[in-house]
Amino acid sequence: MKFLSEKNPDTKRSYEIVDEGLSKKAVVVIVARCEVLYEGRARSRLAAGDRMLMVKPDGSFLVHQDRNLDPVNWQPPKSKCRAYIKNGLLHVEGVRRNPPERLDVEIQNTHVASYFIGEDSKDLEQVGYEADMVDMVVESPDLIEKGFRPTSREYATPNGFIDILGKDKNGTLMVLEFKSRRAGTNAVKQLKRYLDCFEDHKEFVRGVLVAPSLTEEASELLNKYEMEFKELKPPMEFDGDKNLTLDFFSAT
Amino acid sequence: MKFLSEKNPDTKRSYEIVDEGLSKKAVVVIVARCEVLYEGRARSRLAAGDRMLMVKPDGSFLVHQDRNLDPVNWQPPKSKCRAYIKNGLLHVEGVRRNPPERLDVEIQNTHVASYFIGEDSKDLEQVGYEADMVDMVVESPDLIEKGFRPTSREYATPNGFIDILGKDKNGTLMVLEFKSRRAGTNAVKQLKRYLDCFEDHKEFVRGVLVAPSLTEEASELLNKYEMEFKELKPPMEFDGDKNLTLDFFSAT
DNA sequence: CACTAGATCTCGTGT
DNA sequence: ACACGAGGTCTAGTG
Repeated sequence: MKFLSEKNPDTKRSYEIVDEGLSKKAVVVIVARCEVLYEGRARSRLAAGDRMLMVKPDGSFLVHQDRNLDPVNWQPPKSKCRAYIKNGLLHVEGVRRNPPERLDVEIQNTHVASYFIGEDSKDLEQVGYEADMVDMVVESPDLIEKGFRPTSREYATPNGFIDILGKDKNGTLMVLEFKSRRAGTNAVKQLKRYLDCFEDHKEFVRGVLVAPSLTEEASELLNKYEMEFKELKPPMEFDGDKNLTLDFFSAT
Repeated sequence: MKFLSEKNPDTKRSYEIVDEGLSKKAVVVIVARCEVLYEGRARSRLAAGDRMLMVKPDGSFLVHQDRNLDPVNWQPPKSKCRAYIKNGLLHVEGVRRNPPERLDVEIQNTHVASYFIGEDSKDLEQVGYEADMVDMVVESPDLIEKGFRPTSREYATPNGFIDILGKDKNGTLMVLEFKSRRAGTNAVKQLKRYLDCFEDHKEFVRGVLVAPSLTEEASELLNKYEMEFKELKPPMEFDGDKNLTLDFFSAT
């Protein structure tokens, strides 16, 4: 991996490093005392303090404080980022046309300026999503109940897409709404709105909320609407690998 | 500001720097070739590549690739983070009890290891929110229309809270739903559900969607429901500062 | 390009 | 601690 990192560069040197990193499509990392202005979808200003700045080759621009997971200010991928000097101070800015917005960082003192050109072709593999749950039920409908048979997935209604539409062993229509996390009242209302689309239907339609758990409020609302809850956790197995879980929490 | 930054430290030295940074409640920044495992709310693995790691004193732990705004893996604030050596390789892990989850990074090669102890007491000031719009209308109801008078804010209904409930100059009830960004069909449906709460009401109730703009679909749905749209942008003025906008997009 | 729906959403607020 | 709603949400997928 190629990289360059300097401590306490002066304004001119700091500019050179950042400018070079940007032009080389490197990941630029700066730790500096700075002020930040944002204007676009909203508007914000942040008085001086020490922060970590990062510009990625795809145009992502992040400003991190020493707290919180999220950046305090940022600019999304495809922003045009550049460095410039104004009134003797280094600025880094990121601009976007659609929507029009601009992030400007005025650097008063650079502690470290660096850039990195690395190799990273790998993408994240992950499981435990709502989509994984739906896949699982399509493959093993009995997880819902014996005799359940899915008829369609992503069934379109005026109120949105139904995750799974199917019939129980008696032929009664079933609407399944999946949540991969604890379900709240919104999930129940969403399911209710799907059922409303079958109002003109003569026969009774079963509404089933499928989730690992649900809030007390959601449970009450579910009862009120005469709908059902089916406890089901999203699958956590990678394809062709079932033994990672075993010792993962016992490292060292 | 106090900081320490070393290039190409070996495993032992890298461990010392990270461990020292963590114990001093510093912001730890590492650029390294690494593999990443996550298990908890979901599960993921990421094969080897060059990434930027950051651990903040509040327990936030981020792993950034060279693309996308979001970290590819992370652990939220209040995680317990530590460094350890296993099979001759440095690991950095973050664990949480509730919900139970763990992020583990196996570092194969450290390019830069550093930590920073800075000053940053300032919080972000920002404007342009939905709440700012509502404030503005409560103070200047005529922005909606001449004669409009708000009666309650955050009025509770079975279908959620109405942003502003009021009456027009003829005494007709008005339900106002605010969006600070372009409004879609969901906003219209939400407003419709509020109006449904007044079904038993004998008199007509006006539903008004207040937003800077709306999508074509939202406009059609609004007409169908016989509701109205009022164009209004969220206020973008900081308290006691009205001149920032003027030259903000003309730097250099 | 616009719109939809999910997310290890995060983060603040209220209970 | 939990539930809920907003966000400059971001991000992937679809039309």
